[in-house]
Amino acid sequence: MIDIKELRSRPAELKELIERKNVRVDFERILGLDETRRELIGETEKLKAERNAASRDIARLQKEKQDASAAIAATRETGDRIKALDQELKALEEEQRQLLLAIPNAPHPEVPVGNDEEANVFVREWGEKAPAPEWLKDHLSWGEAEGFYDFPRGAKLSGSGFPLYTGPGAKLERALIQFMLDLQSGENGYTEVSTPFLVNSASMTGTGQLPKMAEDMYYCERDDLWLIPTAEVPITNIHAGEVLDAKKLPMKFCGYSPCFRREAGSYGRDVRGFLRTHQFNKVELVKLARPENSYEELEKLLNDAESVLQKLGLHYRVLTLCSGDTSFASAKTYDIEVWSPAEGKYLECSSCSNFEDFQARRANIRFKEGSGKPRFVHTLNGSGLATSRLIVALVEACQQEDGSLLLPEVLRPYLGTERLRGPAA
RNA sequence: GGAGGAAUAGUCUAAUUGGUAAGGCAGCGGUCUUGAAAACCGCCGGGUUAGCGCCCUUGGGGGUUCGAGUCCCCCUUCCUCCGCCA
Repeated sequence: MIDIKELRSRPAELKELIERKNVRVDFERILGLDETRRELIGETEKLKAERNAASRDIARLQKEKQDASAAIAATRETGDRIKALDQELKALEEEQRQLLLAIPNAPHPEVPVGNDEEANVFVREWGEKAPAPEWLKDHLSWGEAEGFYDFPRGAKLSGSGFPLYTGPGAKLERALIQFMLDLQSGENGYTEVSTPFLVNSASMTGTGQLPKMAEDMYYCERDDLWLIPTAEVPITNIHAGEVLDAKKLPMKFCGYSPCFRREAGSYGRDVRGFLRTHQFNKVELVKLARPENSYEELEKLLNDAESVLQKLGLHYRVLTLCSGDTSFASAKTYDIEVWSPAEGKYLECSSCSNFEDFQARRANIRFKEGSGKPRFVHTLNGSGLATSRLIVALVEACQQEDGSLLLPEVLRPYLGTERLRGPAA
């Protein structure tokens, strides 16, 4: 959520920044409401001061056994006026809050300006593209032939976009999740958490999925709960409403969760295999950081996400997203894209973002240092990583001519073998 | 699902038949000191204001009242017990 005070003090500057995200924002209504709001506050507070003083007088009169009925009658009227004004004020504040909740975060001033992914900026790459010999099969035809996954039966259970992993495929995915959790909670120093996968509306609003993304999420009406589209939501909200000790910052969490996305409106795009699904598995990284060094923490978070691909020996590149491609709540985002030899292109497998205080203000996550007033933390997160697109790259890069997978060293302890074959072989 | 109890600021803990939130601890700044401790002073939820100040804040929302932490209703969470259950 944008700070109303900031909005009041430099509206033109903020409008220009936010509109770099390729959206139009209108601050006039909100600033008008704010002015009325502050006028109303002045009025009601004056009346309340009157009422408080009158009440004290009444108490004093009654203590002295004097008649206070005239004062009581007069104050009753003041009370009625306060009630009416308070109701007006409350409605106005709610309207202002709804408008504020719908405004995206401003991108960092140094984020490259652009409309779409064409304007994203190359940062660096690691490793080399795996070869794509004639016999190489893409992840879909190879995996279904080898019995690693079964999309038709997944569709039978739930519908298209719900993958079913089978046999060695299920084991491979489990191994990847465990390897990533061990890496992040081990040498990378994150505290591992296992969270609820259904959350309430307050949590969804805290991280910015609500109100704007309601159509993209699964909702259980009966219990008023949402299926999480990413573990970012429960993990970031762990300390919602709290005031944290500055000494504990940065706090670093990692956690696995399935992710549920309706992907409304994206039918027909990247629908093959694992490229875009309604359910996928992901290990997420979240940090709560001090505002002063949140951008240093973003670089470290990015390195931690990259370390997964490095240890797996998979070629990837890092991009800075341009303003138009940066998501609603983010101020700056890096994407990590892993190379798919059979597709012959890069696949997004991680987004690492700094949300600055945008989520912290919504979720009310603050920290206090010394005698200072509580301030909002900066929140960051990144995938570390999503398994679906990782598996695409992995099975293509590690595929041998005989159809087996020659596993990266780091995965062998988890699978108890260096070579994985499907039951079909 | 049923019965009972509880929720006060970072934390702990008070507040008369309803009278306008008192303290302790932790933390931070200052005085003093070679340095530290102790002691003493100040700060330590939010809104509004240039500031003084004023207003709000006792889990959330309503109600009664001149006035609600306190009385009434609804909700949430936690604890105890009963029932059901992997």
